[in-house]
Amino acid sequence: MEKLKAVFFGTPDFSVPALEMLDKHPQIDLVGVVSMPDRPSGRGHKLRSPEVVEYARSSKIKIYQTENINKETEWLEAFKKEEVDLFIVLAFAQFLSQKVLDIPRLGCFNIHTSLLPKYRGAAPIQYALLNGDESTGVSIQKMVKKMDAGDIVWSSPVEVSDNETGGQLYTKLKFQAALSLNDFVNTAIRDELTYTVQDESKVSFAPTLKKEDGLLDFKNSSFEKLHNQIRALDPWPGTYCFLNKKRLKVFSIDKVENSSLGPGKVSTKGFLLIGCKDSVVRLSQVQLEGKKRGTDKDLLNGIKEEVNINPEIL
RNA sequence: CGCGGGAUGGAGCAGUCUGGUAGCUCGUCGGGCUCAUAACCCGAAGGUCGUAGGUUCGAAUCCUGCUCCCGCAA
Repeated sequence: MEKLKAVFFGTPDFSVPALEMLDKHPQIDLVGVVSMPDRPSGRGHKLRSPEVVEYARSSKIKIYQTENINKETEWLEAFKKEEVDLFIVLAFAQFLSQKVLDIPRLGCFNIHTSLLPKYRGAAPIQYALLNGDESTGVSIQKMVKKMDAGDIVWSSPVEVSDNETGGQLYTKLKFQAALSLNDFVNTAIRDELTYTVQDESKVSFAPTLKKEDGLLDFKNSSFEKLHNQIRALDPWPGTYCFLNKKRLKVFSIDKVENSSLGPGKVSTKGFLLIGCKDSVVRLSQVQLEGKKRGTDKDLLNGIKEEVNINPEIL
């Protein structure tokens, strides 16, 4: 059976299992990997390669790193000459121009971590959790110029549990993405792909999250909203409030039944309790800036002055 | 050389500026009170103050090197 020639586009660790699957697939001829350039990152700003590049390096796959693939005409010409069949795009973080989309024989396919047309955009995993969805999934779409709007060629649902965090769901979908890609590739090899047009009336969006999306507004939020916000944004971008002008990360909260603190009111007797819109929450797992993560009890043990939460909001 | 915080009994912290062998809030263990308790009272155990070296009569504290942890930013 003929092999399919593919180029993989991706950057972070999320893309690695899918890349590895392609790399090891007996009927895929992986021509190269396209990724973002090395960047100074982490504490100390040391130069780091994207995880995808690390993998490609250790597996001796040809690496292309660029800030903007649309401008790399030489590489694109080479792909065209090689008659590449597929571009596989997963968490690449760049838009592809129509010129690029037209290069591979079968087209460009993007793996997206939601059940399209729901949650088009950069943060589908977090949005599923923010909205308290009980399921989400992986979709593979044939890319068009409009973001995440192409025909769906593969989709696979994934269950979401009540207390699942963004990090946990991320990991789950990371591997589900690789499995889905495998199924998709096998279907493509048999030339049995089917294309389903997205229902535009059901489209929703999951725009990129910002740091500020992690600010907890206890006073005006319900317990459920806070809970979903905290688990969805864990570990990135993380949720926080301010304790005496210092940033306090919040990792988990519990609902407190036998308390009648008003919205925004704080109690520090044994536990760190804050009144929210419809109940009272205990900030059970927290981390003060510069300190280690711990329980609210640990935090309060070391604090002697009065505790104020979110002074600029209350 | 991106900016900054930190390392002190099991946990979270104070003490470091103004050197003189260590304190707070908890936890643990024992006892007491109580119908009972995460509450209260009494008592006890537990610390080479991250590491190496230096200054000093004397260093958790001052000086130098090193390791590790963390927040911001990216």
